[in-house]
Amino acid sequence: MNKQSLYKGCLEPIVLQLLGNHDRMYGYEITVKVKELTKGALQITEGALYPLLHRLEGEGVLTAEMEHVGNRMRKYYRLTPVGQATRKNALNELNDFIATLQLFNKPAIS
Amino acid sequence: MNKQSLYKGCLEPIVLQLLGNHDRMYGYEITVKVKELTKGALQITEGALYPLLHRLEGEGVLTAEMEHVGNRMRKYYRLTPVGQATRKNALNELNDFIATLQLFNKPAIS
DNA sequence: AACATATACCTAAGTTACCAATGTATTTAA
DNA sequence: TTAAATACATTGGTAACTTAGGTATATGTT
Repeated sequence: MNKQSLYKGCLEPIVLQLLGNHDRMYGYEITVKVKELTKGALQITEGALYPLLHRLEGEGVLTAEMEHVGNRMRKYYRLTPVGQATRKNALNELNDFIATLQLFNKPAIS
Repeated sequence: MNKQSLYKGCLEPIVLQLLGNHDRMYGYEITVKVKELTKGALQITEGALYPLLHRLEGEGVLTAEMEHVGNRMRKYYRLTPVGQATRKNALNELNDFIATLQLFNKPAIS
């Protein structure tokens, strides 16, 4: 597993990107998808994810729909129109961020 | 300027990389170099940098040498042998991190 | 039948790595 | 002469996490 401290601040753009590519997803699904996609390199905790989803919903970036599967509840989230724009912006920032980090990616002299 | 929250946790590997490529540097020089290298995209604050340098020195990753330039003091830092290894490791983590982030770099369906 | 694991939601308390603000002092440019 | 740049440093606050815990259903596993 990668050093987790590097991912601080990246959770929001990652979630937005997933929802930009998946129409709708529920919390637990997101944690599983991220773990699967990154082959375990990134494991997002529920203690980080759920408060984030609630905040984004409160900000009008996401909407939520409850659904029952058997006796168990799922809360599906999807991007609002505002969220679509937020996602695009976040993606640009993420790409700039990656490009900036690449500037320091040198083998070193010695 | 990029969204700063993304860079949380990246300061240490960035500083280690700079010192891996520059033999020795002093604090203020690092702030200027980062700003210059990233064309202003990343501006590290002194409130973040100096405590980090002190910690890395305390951990044996860096050594410091004081020097006078006129009446003004400079504190030069360089990597110790331990620091060289720490840098290499941090670079690997940074590359893994970037590769993982790239997994989410998609244009989105809509 | 009992138990662990997976699925599915959630919150509260603590940690960490930063930012913003401030302080001191010298040097240089307007 | 006064602002900006150079150069060090610390303190207080905060955002985004982690760790730990709680509730409940569903599905293997012995």
